[in-house]
Amino acid sequence: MPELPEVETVRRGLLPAMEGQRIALAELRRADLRWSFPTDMAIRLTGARVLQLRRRSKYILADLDRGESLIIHLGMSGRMVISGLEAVHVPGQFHFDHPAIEKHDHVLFHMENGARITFNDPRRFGAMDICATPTLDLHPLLARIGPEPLSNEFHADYLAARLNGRKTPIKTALLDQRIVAGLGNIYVCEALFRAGISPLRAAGRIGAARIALLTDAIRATLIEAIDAGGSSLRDYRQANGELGYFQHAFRVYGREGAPCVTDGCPQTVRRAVQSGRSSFYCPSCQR
DNA sequence: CTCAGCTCCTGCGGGC
DNA sequence: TGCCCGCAGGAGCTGA
Repeated sequence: MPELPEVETVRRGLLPAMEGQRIALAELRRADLRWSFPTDMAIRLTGARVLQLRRRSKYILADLDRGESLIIHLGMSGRMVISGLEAVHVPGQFHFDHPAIEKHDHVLFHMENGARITFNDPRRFGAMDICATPTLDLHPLLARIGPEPLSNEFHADYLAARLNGRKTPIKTALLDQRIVAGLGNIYVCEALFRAGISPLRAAGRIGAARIALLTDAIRATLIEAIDAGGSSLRDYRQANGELGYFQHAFRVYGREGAPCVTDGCPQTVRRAVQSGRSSFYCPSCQR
C-alpha cells in the first residue's frame, strides 16, 4: 500500500490501540515475510509495553519498555487491521468483537486493552524486525535513508546538491530512499506534475529555481495526502476500524489517456515505463 | 560510486 | 467459464 502519507495515516490509526498499551500476546502465524523474523521475536514482544509509535520514512517504529524497538514495513500490500478497540456491552458482560482470521493474516498483536492489531500482507513484501532502541538509526534498513521530506533538513539546496551531476531521470532519483525518504511511485508522479517537471528529465539538469519548486511540490503533495488520509481515517474508524488504502484525487497517477487537469491544456496524460515502473505525466505541462 | 535489471509474492482485471 | 498475460503503492541485490 503505502507511501509516506499512508504509513503516517496507519501510524495515527494505531495510536489509540497501541501507544501506552502492553502487548499481551504477539502471535506470529507466519514468520517469513520479506525476511524471516528473529526466531525469538514473539517472546521479545509479548508482555512489552509500547511507549511510543513513531514513523521514519515508510517504517513504523514502536519503542518498547524493554529498550528495544519493533520495526514494521508494510511493503506493497501490507495492512494493519484494528479490531476490538471498543468493548461491546451486552447485558451482564463486556466483550471484544474480532473478525475471523483471514488469509494472509501473518502477525497478530493482542493488546492488553482488548484491541487486536492484525498485520495482513498478501504479497509478503513487508518486513518486521526488532532491535535495541539506542542503535535503531544504525539498523541496516534505516541507516542509509535520506532526510524526511517534511523536515527542515529537506530543502532546495540539499536536493540540488544530491541531484548535481546525476544522469538518472528525476523520477528514478526521487524514488531513491537515500536521497529523500518516503516517496513512492504515486507521490513522485504527483509532485513532478505539480512542479511542472518531466519525469524523464535528467536529475542533474534541473535549474535551481525549479528544484526549489520541486521541494515545495513534494511537501505540498505529501501534506495534502496526509490530510486526506486523516479524513478517511475517521470514516474507516466508524466503519470497521480497518486501516487500508485511502483514495485520493490524483492528478496524473493512473490517469493514462485521460485529459490533463490543467485549465486549457489540450493534452492527455501519458504513461512511460522507467526502471520497470509506470510514470504518469502531461507532456505539455511537464518539461 | 552510479545505474539498469532482476527478484521476491499474490491477486486482479482484461483479452481471447 | 477458464486461461494467460500484464500490472500493482517497495526495495534489496547483482553485475556491468
